[in-house]
Formats: sequence, structure tokens, C-alpha cells
Amino acid sequence: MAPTKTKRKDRILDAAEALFAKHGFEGVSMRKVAETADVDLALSSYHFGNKRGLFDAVLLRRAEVLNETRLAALERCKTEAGEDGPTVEAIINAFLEPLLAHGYQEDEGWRHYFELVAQVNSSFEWGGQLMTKYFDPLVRKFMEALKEALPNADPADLYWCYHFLSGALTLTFAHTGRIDQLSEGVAKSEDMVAAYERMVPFVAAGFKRLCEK
Amino acid sequence: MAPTKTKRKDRILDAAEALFAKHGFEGVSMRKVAETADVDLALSSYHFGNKRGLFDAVLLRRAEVLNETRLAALERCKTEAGEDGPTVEAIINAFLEPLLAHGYQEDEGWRHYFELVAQVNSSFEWGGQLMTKYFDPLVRKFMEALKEALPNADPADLYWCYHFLSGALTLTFAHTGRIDQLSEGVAKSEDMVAAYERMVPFVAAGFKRLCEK
DNA sequence: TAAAAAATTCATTGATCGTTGAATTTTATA
DNA sequence: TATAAAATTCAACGATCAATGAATTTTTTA
Repeated sequence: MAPTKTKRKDRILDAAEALFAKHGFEGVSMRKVAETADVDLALSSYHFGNKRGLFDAVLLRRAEVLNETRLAALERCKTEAGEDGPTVEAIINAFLEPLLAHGYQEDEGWRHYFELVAQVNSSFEWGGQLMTKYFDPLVRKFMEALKEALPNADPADLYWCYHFLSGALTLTFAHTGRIDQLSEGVAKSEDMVAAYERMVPFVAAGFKRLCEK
Repeated sequence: MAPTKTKRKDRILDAAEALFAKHGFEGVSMRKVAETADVDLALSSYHFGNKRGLFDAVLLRRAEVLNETRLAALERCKTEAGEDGPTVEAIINAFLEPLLAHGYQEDEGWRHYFELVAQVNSSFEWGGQLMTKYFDPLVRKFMEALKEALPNADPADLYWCYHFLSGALTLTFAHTGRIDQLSEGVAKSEDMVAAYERMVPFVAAGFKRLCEK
């Protein structure tokens, strides 16, 4: 039997996910992936075609799950709201809470995935194309809900507000340890609950300031 | 004389800055830097020791200028304020406005530098250490001013708010084109004035929501 | 202008890179 | 169980990588 029980294809994805998250696409070699996954070098190319195919497969695997979870959260917050529809806070919460649900538990796979997405999102080379590909259909649904909650908003304002949200979210899940050093331990980058509880009101206040009235 | 009038050392820094911004540290070869700068391969190692030394030199060069400009903006907003000290908006503005002053003009060197910083800030490998090294002494001065403007704030709240600001700022200056695609042209990632005018009130509203009262 | 120092070039080292064709083993099919 | 298909391994290709010691040119110093 194989070195461990899990399937080799999944082990490759897990290893690549962790390595890409820490070192980026160019900073990881196919050899290092194979070694970490305890698998022959040629196997990654066999399953995913080439290095870029492996990268895409890593991003796609959890994007599908995350998009479903987020969509369910949006639908639920809509049904729970009254006839006036959900508040800005409720919509932002539906966007962020699924991340916490996945990232809070000790599943380090999700943690690596979020670190990778954070890096991709801020990357000139990948940011525009890949984030659009994997997340924009869902984000557009959230934008629609926000437009209804903020009926007088200028569309450009709404998009910029979402962009700021995306940036704040991204950096928070990058887990760079920056806030730990800056705050000398007062704020901990590992404490996703603390981040989540503050991000929702912070972002909601920003949306309202720019898009209300 | 050399291929162009500018000094070779500066040409190397300019080329490395542009390339690192687009492709990251691992995505750039010393050979590509030399070729772009129109310089012999060995010259970069001679001037900067090794690839990592070149990377640090690129980051340091403009960090020193930016820190001075930001510090001056902070001092100015303090003197312009009355005895109660500057408002949250004024402090945030002093933090952001210098970026616009540098990035707005057609100096593509600064644009590349900001793209690079954005990538570094969200990188697990570099984010914690490098951002701390180059920016924390200055950021601490801004945090002090914010503490005075929000005297009842819990320190942890303040640090998280700054973290969200840092993320929003970072993504905006990464110029990934994401917002252009999501908004179908309604918002343009190149329009730094539009971003700046919205980021100040957005962030200030977030700070107040969490740290006031 | 002569000597010293700095800057630049040249040529090469050994290591690592992604990819691939062919051979082998394991699994699924009939 | 025989056969086809999928999965995995092996060995190697050519390309590119960062770094460096030695030689040469340019600039500075005295």
C-alpha cells in the first residue's frame, strides 16, 4: 500500500496547497511538492498536466466548496430578514462568517488555502484573472443584495467599498504575523474570531458612510 | 558611455523594482534583471551581494522617502489642528495622501514600488518581517495620534482597524485589475484619486464605529 | 600623470528546474 | 482469470538558475 492511506492525488493537492501558500507559485518546485507528498516526481504532471494545472486545481478544489457555503449563507440571511430585506451588517456577515467556519477549526488545509488566496489576490500577475474566475459570479450576488440594502448608492462607491472589504479580508487571512509584531502581542493574527467580530462592523460602517443617503 | 545616461546601479534597481512587482521575488531571475537593465549579469551581485540583497535594496530605496513624506504629513496635520488635536479623518488622510502624491504622477517607478509592497504585505514569507522592518516605526507614530483622537479605544480594536486599513490600501495599490472586471468598467483600478477619496471616509467610519464611545 | 580603487566584463561552476517517453505496477473490466 | 485501462515509477532531456574568481576597463586619488 501507499505510504499513507490517503490517495496520492489528494496528497499532491494538499502538499501543493501548503507549499504554494508559503512560497508562492514560482517559489515551489515540482520536486518539492512530490517530496512533501511522498510521491514520485512525474505523478503530479500525470494527474494535472503541468505545474500551472496543479496550481489551478489547488485553487479550484476549495473555491467550489466555499462558493456553495457562502451562497447558502446569503440565501439564509435573506429568508431570515423581514420584508425590507437583510441589513448591510447581515450581508457582510454572510460573506465573512463561512470563512470563519472553515478556518476556525483545526483544518490546516483551509488555512493554507486562505493564505494562498490572499497572496493571489494581491498579486499583479494572478490577482485580476484568477480571482475573477473563481469568485466573481458569487460576489456579484452579494453586490446585488448590497444594492438593495443601499438603494441610493452610486455603483462606483459600492464597488470600491467591496474592494476595501476584499483587501481587509485578504490581509487578515494571509496570517503574516504583522499585526502581532506591530501590536506587540495585543492583537493576534491567529485569532480569527477577534478579526471576524471587528471586520463586520468596520466594513459595514464604511459601506454606510459612503453609500447611504 | 553606457547604453543610457543613468547610472548602472540605478538602472538595476529600476529594472528589479519593475520585475519584482510583476512576478515576485522567486519569479524573477538575475539574468532577466540584467537584461532589462541592459547590464552585465555579474554586476547586480557585485553591487548588492546577492539576489536577496537586491530585493532589500529595492524595498529600502523608496521606503526611506515615503516614511519622511508621511511623517511630514502627520506633523503638518497636527500643527494645522486646533488644541484638541487632529480628527481621525485628518490622520488617515495624512497616512494616505502621500501615496497619492507619489503614485498619481506618471512616475512608474513609484507605481511598481507600490505594487511590490502590496505583494510583500500579503505574503506569508515576507509580510511579517519586511513590513515591520520598513514601516513599523512610522506606523507607531500614526497609532499614537489615533489613540489621542480616540481616547476611549481598546488598543486591540485600534490595531485591528489599522490592519483593515493596511489591507484595503495594499489591494488598491496592487493594481490587479480585479475591480475593473467585477464592476465592468464602472470602477477603474488605475484611478487612484477615486480610490483615495473613498478610502479616507470608509476607513475613518470603521475606526469610529469600533473605537469611539 | 602615476598609482590605487572602483566598476564592469568574461567565462564557468555545480545545482536545480519543468517536462516527458518508456517501462512497470496496480486497478478495473469483461 | 484474461485483458484493458489507469496509476505509478524510472531515467533522462535540455534549459535555466544564482553565484563567483579572475581579468579588464573606468574612475578616483595623490
